[in-house]
Amino acid sequence: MAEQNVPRYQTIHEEILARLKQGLYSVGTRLPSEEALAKSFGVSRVTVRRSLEMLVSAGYLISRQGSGYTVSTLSPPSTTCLISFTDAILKSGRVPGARLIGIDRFDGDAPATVQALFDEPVVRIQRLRMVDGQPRMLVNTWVPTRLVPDLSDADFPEDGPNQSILRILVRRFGLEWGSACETIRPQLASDEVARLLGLAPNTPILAQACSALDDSGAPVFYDEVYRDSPITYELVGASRRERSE
Amino acid sequence: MAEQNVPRYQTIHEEILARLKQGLYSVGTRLPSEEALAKSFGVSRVTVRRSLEMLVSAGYLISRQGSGYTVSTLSPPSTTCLISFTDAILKSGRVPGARLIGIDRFDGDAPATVQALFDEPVVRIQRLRMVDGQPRMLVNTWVPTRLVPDLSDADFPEDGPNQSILRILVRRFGLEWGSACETIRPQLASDEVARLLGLAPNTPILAQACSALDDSGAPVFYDEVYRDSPITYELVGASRRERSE
DNA sequence: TCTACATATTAGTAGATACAAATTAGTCAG
DNA sequence: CTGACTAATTTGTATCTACTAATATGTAGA
Repeated sequence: MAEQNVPRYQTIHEEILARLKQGLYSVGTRLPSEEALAKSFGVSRVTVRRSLEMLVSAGYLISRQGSGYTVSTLSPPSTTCLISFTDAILKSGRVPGARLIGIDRFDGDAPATVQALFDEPVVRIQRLRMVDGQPRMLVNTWVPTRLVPDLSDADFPEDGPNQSILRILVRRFGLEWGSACETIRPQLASDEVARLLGLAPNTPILAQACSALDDSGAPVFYDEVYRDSPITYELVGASRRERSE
Repeated sequence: MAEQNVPRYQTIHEEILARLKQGLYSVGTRLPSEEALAKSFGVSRVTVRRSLEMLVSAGYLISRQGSGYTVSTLSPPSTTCLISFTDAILKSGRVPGARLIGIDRFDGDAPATVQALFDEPVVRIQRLRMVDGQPRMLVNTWVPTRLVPDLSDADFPEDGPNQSILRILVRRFGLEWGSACETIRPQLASDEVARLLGLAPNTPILAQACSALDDSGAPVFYDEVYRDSPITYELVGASRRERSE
């Protein structure tokens, strides 16, 4: 059976996005008109329009009245701060890597902040993210053992497109989170962090902490990142936010 | 004349938002149904629905099929990082303040990074942002002199709701920006910054730099923030982004 | 009183339609 | 060939309609 009740605007949205990523409509060119797309998909203009609006608000397309939809970019700026390290590095044309340092299980003996958040057995995945072979940041990810029953070293490839731990947790274990809270603190590199990142002791670094919760408010994962390099965000101003405030 | 061509869904959106802020519909309660709202506004259900969708995607409302729209919060998490310091502090129930240190004009003799960005005479507004009377961060804002012809000390109140420099620049001088790029770096407090913020020399701090551009790509302002305190973001995950990817 | 069922309410999806507004393309005069 | 006007194209706004799906409510039976 597996009857899926996915709305049509959703499938059409995904189809157009897939075409964009495939390069069927290249950057700067115009898409077929709403009318033509609606006809080709066999739906009304309203429905295809909804799909296009999603792509506009996601930043892929730009619509101009009387003119049409033009492809803006294939990698729109992320509006969240949970942007994937892998994506960001790939986008900048460099080679991302990940060295797994270790997977450790804790049962009540995790650091206080982590223990207070989860209050159940947790796994710590400790990885060193690399750029062009150089260590760039230390990432500690904490997840309840319950959610990742048979986690192993094999789940964390050292290279390739599937290094993102968020992607791994989502795809492999079906983890889902509804909201998250991220903080960025300044601090001095500890001896261990300095050694792993190849820095002088007491170098000022950024410590990012991110705790993600599911829709019921239960914690799903906790992420610590220690890095020497700056964090960069691209933001969009009034033009893009027009419809949301 | 001043004939305004504002779409109805926009005015209705604003009206409902105003009602929310006024407390007409309080948090946790249900709004009138789409049908009822449509009737009261004298528009179709589709139109009022569009307004409600905007409020849902902005985080004010939560919709449940068969149930209705409930008021989620009056201060939804910002999706951009350009959140106003004033707003954030007010939201946490503390009292924000701002001490103007000085307004200085530069004509070709600004620091290299600033000069490279603007390549024209600029003004530096140097302010100390306070929380409950304690200095919390040092903010240097650089704007082309051309855009703020008659800037003076009087434009920067020490307290009250209009401290936000972004708001001042927008309201008073009509500044607009289309996109921005923000970076966060770790560094050690210089003697001057340490003195102004009341920190020990060489304390690790965060240095935020934000450059904002208008739609044509010309720089509008450049902002430097030095702070000891962490930066916090609230993020929303898949549930909210459902319609944008 | 409590449960199970039927009914009403309410949002979600989708279509057809009409007109407005902006842009583009085409045409014609000079 | 150029410029001005016209027509066609294309998106933006808005209405009415119909049906589906989830939720809430009310009612009858145990």
